[in-house]
Amino acid sequence: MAERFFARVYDVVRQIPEGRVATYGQVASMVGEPRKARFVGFAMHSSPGAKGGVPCHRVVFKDGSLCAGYVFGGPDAQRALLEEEGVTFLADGRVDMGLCQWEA
DNA sequence: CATTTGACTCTAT
DNA sequence: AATAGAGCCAAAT
Repeated sequence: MAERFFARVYDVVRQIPEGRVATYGQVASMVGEPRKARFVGFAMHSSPGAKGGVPCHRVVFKDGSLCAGYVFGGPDAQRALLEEEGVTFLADGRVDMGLCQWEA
């Protein structure tokens, strides 16, 4: 299981409740490796997708912005999906971190 | 087996 | 305050 780190990331992301988001760095910190924030997102790319139990759209940047250009359909789809779950968005098109950032 | 790359984050200018 | 650059560490080639 060379990819145990990825599996661990998936497990954490899977625990993110609806209407709540987490940053890559936070998820990385949860798995015990805050330096591998980049791989958290990289793991998302290799993830089975929201259907596989990994709502990668709930994982955002530390600023609350999304990874536009690499998501399934685009930032608009991700924004709409998060908004559908009850996530509050700022006028800048970013997630309201102070209100919807996931707390373990 | 060595090199490259990458959904990030922080620090410095 | 905003922009630019470097650092991190594992997976893919």
